[in-house]
Amino acid sequence: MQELYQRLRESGLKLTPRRKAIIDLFAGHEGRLSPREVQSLLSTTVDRCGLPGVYRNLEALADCGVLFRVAGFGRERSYAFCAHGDHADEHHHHIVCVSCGRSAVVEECGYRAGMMIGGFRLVDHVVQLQGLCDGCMNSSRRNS
Amino acid sequence: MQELYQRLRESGLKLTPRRKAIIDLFAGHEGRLSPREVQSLLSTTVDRCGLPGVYRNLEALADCGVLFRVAGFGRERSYAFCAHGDHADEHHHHIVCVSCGRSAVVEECGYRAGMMIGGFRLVDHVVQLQGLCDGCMNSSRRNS
DNA sequence: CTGCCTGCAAATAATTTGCAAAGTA
DNA sequence: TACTTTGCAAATTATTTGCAGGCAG
Repeated sequence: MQELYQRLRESGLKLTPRRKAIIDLFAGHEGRLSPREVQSLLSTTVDRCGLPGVYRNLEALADCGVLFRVAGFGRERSYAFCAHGDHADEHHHHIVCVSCGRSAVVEECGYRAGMMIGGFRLVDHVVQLQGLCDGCMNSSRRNS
Repeated sequence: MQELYQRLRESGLKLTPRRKAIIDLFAGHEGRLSPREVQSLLSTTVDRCGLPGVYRNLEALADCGVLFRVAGFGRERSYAFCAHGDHADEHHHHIVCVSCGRSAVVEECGYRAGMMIGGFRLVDHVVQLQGLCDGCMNSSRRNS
């Protein structure tokens, strides 16, 4: 956890109670959260917390690699904890449990900038994996 | 092009001038477009076109496989033409040119529902590839 | 004809900005 | 102390809904 705070400092961000609470929230929850949800969950820990502040902090934390932005299509954005430990800077992806929202790191994806795909030179890529984690697989057997 | 209209019909959608114009637009443009852009480009073809209608049509066309929803993080959603010919129902992804927006189909991605990844059973996945197409690679050599 | 489709106006909802007060290093 | 961060209120911007008239099949 200290290393997370360290990463903040390296990015020139101050460690405020609000940010600490947000980090703790994601570290404990391990699922994707929308700004609104963050505010809601935060209200049990911190007395007051404005939505604008949540937005700003989520963006800041995503910028410094503590969180990652979950690509989606809904009209609500969401973020998740980047549980990649020391290797936050290395290329990786996440698989998110569709049931409980827990996530894990996926190291290899087969894509690498510069490679040729379908006549294109790959510049960037987004891989979003959704699955069922151990626990949810055991507790329920529904098909999506 | 006829097969596209066919696909509409199979989904119970009527072939209206508006829809035809939207399909033509995407087929010609071959890049991702936001609802707003669609409306803007459409205004040169059709006399009037309300944004709500654009939203509804884009959703309908995405549902029947003529378009696909581009996952992203911006606050504006976008769609792109699914240039997969007859195989629209088969699993595939797209690579989009970061410069001109042209897209191509990528057949294989290495992921398949049911496989195990990082302790999770894969249910679904999103792969968004961004690259430089032939033309843009030749005309400019900038690095993203 | 019947039922889907359309534009419009208005309603929702998400995200951002300005600012003065408060907090961190 | 200097500069970042915060909450609040208000502004923007994106998306959706209701409805009466229009159009495809």
